[in-house]
Amino acid sequence: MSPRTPQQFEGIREEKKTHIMNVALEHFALEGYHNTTISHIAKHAKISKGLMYNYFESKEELLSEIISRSMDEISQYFDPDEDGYLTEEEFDLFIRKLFYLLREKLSFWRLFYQFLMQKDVRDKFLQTLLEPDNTVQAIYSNSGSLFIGTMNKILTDYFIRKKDRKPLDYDPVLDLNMFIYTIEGFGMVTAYMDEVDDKYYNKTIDKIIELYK
Amino acid sequence: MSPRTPQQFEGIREEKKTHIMNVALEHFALEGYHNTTISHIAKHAKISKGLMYNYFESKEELLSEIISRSMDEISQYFDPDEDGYLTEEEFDLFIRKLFYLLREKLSFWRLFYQFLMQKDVRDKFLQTLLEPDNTVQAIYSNSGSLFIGTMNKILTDYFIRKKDRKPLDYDPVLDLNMFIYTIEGFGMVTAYMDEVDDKYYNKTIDKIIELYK
Amino acid sequence: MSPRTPQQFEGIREEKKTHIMNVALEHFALEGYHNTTISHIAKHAKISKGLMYNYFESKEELLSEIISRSMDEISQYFDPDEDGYLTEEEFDLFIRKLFYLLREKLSFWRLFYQFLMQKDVRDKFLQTLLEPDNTVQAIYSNSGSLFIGTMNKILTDYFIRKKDRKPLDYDPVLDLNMFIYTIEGFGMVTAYMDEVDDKYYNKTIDKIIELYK
Amino acid sequence: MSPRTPQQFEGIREEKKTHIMNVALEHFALEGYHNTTISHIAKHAKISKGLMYNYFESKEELLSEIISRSMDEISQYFDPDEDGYLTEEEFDLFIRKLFYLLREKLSFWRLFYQFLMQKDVRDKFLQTLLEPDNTVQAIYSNSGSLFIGTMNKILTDYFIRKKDRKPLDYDPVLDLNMFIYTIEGFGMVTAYMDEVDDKYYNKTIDKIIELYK
DNA sequence: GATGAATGAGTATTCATTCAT
DNA sequence: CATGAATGAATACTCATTCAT
Repeated sequence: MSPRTPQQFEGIREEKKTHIMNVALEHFALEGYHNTTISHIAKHAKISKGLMYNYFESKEELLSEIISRSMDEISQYFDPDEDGYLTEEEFDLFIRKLFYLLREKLSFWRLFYQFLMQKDVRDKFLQTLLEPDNTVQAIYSNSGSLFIGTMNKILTDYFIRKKDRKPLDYDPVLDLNMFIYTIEGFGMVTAYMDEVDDKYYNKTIDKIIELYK
Repeated sequence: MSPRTPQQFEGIREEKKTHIMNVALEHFALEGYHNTTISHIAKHAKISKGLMYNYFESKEELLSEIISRSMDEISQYFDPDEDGYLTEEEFDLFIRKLFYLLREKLSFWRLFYQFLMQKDVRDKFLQTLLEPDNTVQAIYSNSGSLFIGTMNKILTDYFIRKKDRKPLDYDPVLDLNMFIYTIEGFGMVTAYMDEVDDKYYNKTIDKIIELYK
Repeated sequence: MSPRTPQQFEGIREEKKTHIMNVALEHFALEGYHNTTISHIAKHAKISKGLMYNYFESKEELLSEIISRSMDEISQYFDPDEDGYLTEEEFDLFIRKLFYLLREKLSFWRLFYQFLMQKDVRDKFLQTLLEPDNTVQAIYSNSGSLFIGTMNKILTDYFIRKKDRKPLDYDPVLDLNMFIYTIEGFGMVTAYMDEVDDKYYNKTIDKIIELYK
Repeated sequence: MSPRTPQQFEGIREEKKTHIMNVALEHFALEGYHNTTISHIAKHAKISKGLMYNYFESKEELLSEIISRSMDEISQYFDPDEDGYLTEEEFDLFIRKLFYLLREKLSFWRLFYQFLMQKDVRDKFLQTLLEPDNTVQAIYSNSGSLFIGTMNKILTDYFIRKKDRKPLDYDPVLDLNMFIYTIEGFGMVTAYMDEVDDKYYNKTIDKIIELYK
């Protein structure tokens, strides 16, 4: 029985961390951050309370890591070599990716919406996201919406460029806002539905694209 | 000075209850239900902790009463003699009333959105709303959206009737959903904005009416 | 049964605080600050753990209050109208008072010596003592000795003035230091003795006075 | 390269133990016994937590060994062939050795003073010192002072013999006590000074010798 | 009605120690 | 011999709720 190599330790650590984070996310999402106790998470992750603190410095840090890891995953999903210019086809794809991710990472979005509505968690979140060494360039807009990286700017540019295809009285800011309201509302409602009807889900996506392309 | 009648006592009591509820709502909305302690509310309402329990059986009941009272106020604001038939002008008015109320009762909406995102409070809420003796006829839809009284049906009817004015392929359910997503998103974003630009607020309302009338 | 007056409440509070502080001091002194748990103190004070936090914000604050209250008592014991000039008779009295207090407030001195030897508590202590609004003007010398108020200066002056009564090669700083070492050593040893022999205690005091008058 | 002999293994083991003990002592002295965690020591000694328990059965045992080893070193420093008779020159040397050791083994003295003031550690200490198989013959006097081996008796004898050179009313017990108080106070103050002024340090030693020779 | 003292169950966190490899 | 993952008992602190006056 030779001792474990550093690589093995690293493997165990990473695996267990991920496991804990998954369990924690599930519970945070369903029962709320405050209602989910460390004991509860530990029990469901089938580890001891103490071990939680081997992996995460605090409950807050656990939250932070869940969020930043999720954000990283999401941002990687979108083209990282983005040239900042969104064509109509890319806009179409962007929306589809967005709502694919919504269902793929449902728990995260639930947590995300939860945090958007609760000042205290929101502040922690913000702090994490705005840390300079965070690879996820995040802008947390005044309206409470979060745009990852240059997403905000790219979309704004897209809507401004739409002006060329639209009548003179077209207001790109209004249109952008309407777009944001729609996807936020759709996202929120979907995130909290117990079951999603595939047909209507896709139909809605098509409709949003049709309306805001 | 004649001694106070029982009615006067009842009046004083009601006034105090209202005062406490207003203070509590303000804090629940800003700091979150869990972060707001009974002591904190008592202090800000300038009464003792113990007295809180003279007026409300528990923290939960305080929340319940805040919610049901707010719901009552809101439902009263909409035509109680509603015949169940929404004309285009009435739809227009409905939207305007809705978003007037959003700003008028901002704290309530913040609390409402908060609760929508958190299962535990959500359950309490639901319970309150579904109590049979509750004057507020509330339906809490599977999608996580709340429709007061017959609002749900009235709107559904309205969108179905729109079909007459629309092309054959018009899908009233999709349109209703899109409408709901938009107002939920707009409501949510607005509720959490620090400052609202009047001009754009009204422009958005006009746009929503234009889109979904 | 009329409700308690604010004065009554204040009375209860003050009495209980004092009671708790006395119990806590006793245990801190005997078992050490770290080894004495809040539960332990609560149990011996015959109150609930929670109530501790009605009176003291934290364990640290409890320590702080014990120390500052004790320091206040001690400083009051020494002439507050001190003119800063110590005659030989006053020096005599000063020493006697000091060692009277040592036995009178034995637990405090034990705690005090304990803190002097432990960096972490020492830092808390320092912080408390150096707060500007603290009525006890305390100087915490580099040597780890604490002199209350102007005590330090007064003693220094006294020893410098002694030069007049002494040979040319008299070194007042050396003498002052020797004096301090002696009283610190005597204090420490006495503080930790289980029983003190009155005769020798007084004989030692006389000797110290004789040596350093 | 021939395989290592058992003696070599033992040598390596001893070396590592010493290393750990040195690191631990440093941290115990500075941060206090309770505040210094096993993890902390392990990290600074650049070994794993688990390995600590290969060398020392427990944290307490680590402390015990540190203390007894230090005591051994100190007792070895003083003449082991002591005939129990202290001449004036030897007394002079004894004092000088003592205060040389104070600075040489500063960390130990800090720990020592710490322990003297804290009942729980003190008890462990006592236990260690009084274990019958302990080579260090230690007497832990009621007054809280520790005298190693026959030191106590030798000094007592020395002071009693001083009576011959002193007036009739000379009280050797009082003198011995004063001597102890002075060296304890001097030791304590010095142990906790951030920087020691060599000139005054030596001057103080000379003075103590002059006073108590 | 009114007060704030009092309670106790609950919560995050720490840390010496053990264990599998 | 060596590692760090794993455990669990302990600890400071919080807060809704009750109670004596």
